Amino acid sequence: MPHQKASEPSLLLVDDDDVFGSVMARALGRRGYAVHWAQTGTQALQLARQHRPSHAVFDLRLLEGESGLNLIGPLRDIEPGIRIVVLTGYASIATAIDAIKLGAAYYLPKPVDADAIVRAFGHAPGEAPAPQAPGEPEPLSVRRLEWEHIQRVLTEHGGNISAAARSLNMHRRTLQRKLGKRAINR
Amino acid sequence: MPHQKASEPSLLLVDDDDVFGSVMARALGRRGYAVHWAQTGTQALQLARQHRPSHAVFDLRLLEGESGLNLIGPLRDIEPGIRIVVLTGYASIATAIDAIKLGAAYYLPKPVDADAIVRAFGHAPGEAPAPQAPGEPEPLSVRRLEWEHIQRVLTEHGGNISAAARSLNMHRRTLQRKLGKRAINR
DNA sequence: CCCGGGGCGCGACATTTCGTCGCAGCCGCC
DNA sequence: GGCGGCTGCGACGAAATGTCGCGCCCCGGG
Repeated sequence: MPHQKASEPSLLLVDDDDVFGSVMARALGRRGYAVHWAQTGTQALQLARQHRPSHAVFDLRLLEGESGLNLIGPLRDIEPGIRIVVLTGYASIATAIDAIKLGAAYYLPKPVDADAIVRAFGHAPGEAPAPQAPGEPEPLSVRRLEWEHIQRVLTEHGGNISAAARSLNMHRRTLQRKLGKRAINR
Repeated sequence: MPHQKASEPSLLLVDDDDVFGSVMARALGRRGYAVHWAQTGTQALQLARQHRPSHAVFDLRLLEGESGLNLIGPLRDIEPGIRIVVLTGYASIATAIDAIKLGAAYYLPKPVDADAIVRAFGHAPGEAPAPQAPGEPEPLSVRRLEWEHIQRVLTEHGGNISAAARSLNMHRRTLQRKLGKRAINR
């Protein structure tokens, strides 16, 4: 369906949300990419093999426990030079680190606009991109700090919620609730 | 000053805060590292050349615009296999990404305890998370983390509760209650 | 000297979040 | 199949938080 102009870079978009996916597909298409949109991990790999995209954008949290993290490796196997930007509505430093270590080019918290994604592709995977410090960095809010801490412990326990809850000395139910809540900004 | 037992891995600690630095130096020393503590970037590089540390821990924000980020490259030039953990009281996803891309092993928001740092060294720079030791070194509780963070921000604002509350994005009343409670308890 | 601005401490009360219990569905294992 | 562990989620009282509002200080400028 995307018109494959020779000059257009091919982009793989993976997101299981119909609304977000279609909107983003159009937005990125308008910005000069030949967009291929997949809604599941397996479909994504299939499209990747078929089109050898030079760029990829996907959500960290796909349907049914499929973590987007597990897509990074296979995608790079298919197309070693691919530039991957991962998105998530539940951003945390811990998962950001994992994503970058696995080879993502950038990581963005989810209320995101297409321009930010395009900009993120500019960050080379071994380079120092940061213009650094516009103003004065504020200390993170108590909530955010708690969120980051929880996320770190969670990944340390391989995503096992029960184990993380025990280790944090908090009730599993409470942890679940906290995890279910979305991105806290400041 | 650190007794260089042959078996102890050498660790470079860089932090310009006297209190935090000395406390952390002792804590890491107790955990089996031969700690060398520097308070500036140039001093850090000097110590690094001298001791060839296998591990490094440093604050992102050093005196006067010296960004810890700029230490990563040089340190790796001196000792390519060095494992670096970056700390910061002003954590953000953006700087975390930069740190990892530049070769840090991990990145931690600043109210940290030595155990968390040691655990962070376990995160290999191209590897998945970490298995988490079966032992007891539990991460500090959310409550203590919050408490330390609040204290830090509070002193940063010279004990001004209202200012700290604004900076933490929490209501003054709530901050007051939290402060009052702990004061009595412990 | 008196006023306005800010910070501090605290009571009161509506909201929200947390701590618990409980249940059902899903593996992986023996 | 039975057992144990993990997960998602409803329910409901208990506890923490968000909000308003007051009175009291201290300080610098009219």
